[in-house]
Amino acid sequence: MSEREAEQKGLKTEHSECGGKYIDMITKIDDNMPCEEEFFDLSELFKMLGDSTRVKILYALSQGEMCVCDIVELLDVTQSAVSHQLRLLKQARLVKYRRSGKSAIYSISDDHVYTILSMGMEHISE
Amino acid sequence: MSEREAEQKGLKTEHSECGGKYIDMITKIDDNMPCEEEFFDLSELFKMLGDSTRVKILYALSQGEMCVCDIVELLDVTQSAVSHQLRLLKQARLVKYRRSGKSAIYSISDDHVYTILSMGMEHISE
DNA sequence: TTAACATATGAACATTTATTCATATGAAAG
DNA sequence: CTTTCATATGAATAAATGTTCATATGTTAA
Repeated sequence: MSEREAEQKGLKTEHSECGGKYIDMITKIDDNMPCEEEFFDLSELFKMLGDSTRVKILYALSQGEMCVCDIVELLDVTQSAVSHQLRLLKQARLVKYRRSGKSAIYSISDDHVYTILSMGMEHISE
Repeated sequence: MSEREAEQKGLKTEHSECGGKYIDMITKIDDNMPCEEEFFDLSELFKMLGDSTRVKILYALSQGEMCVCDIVELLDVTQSAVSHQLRLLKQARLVKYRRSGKSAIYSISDDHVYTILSMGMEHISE
């Protein structure tokens, strides 16, 4: 019986045979794999940094808190676009804000964000 | 002449007046802003980490080099999907590979990737 | 050289995403 | 209370993205 026939009958072994050398390692890694949710959260985090408008906003805020119109002026992006992106960043808890009179003052919500940004910048400058 | 009229005649000042307090800071930040290209590259980098399939692949590889079929087995993702994503990761120079017989062995291309991943995981576990 | 394995790739499709435009909300000043 | 400023938001649109399916390429063994 050929492989193809076996497959059609549902008898084919579940994975390839090439693993051999690594099979123990794979099993071990599998046991320690973070769960689906952790990977989801992790990718959501990076997704927030994966847009140049948002990364610019975060960079700007990493220099100090500022209001929306400052960001707009600094980045040459529409007020609406900035506001939409700030909402996403806020939802992701990467920035926080407070009101001050007519203005909304935004700031980075914790130091990790800055660290990750820096790592990224270090990486690309090579 | 009202603001609206001024705007219609193209005479409106270019930015809002709220800055006052921050205007010096903004000017200073503006002078030191990374250029457009840096932000682009930075966001491209994070974009690569901003997908759970890719993040899983990178996590797996951070444990050691492995071939495509190992990744497929470990992650429960289609071989095709893994291959497509590996191509993107390769293009972004986040992974490298070598051939060994029928297999293609992939590995993380440099330590920064692992560091950034770790920072991310640290951030989300709070 | 044929068959099987391991990986890669193109096209199609559905989904997500970012921006724009128009407008709404909210706060302060006149 | 009406106007102006600062910000937020909904709907629409266009673009980017990830997966699937089918198939191609390349490698080894029979």
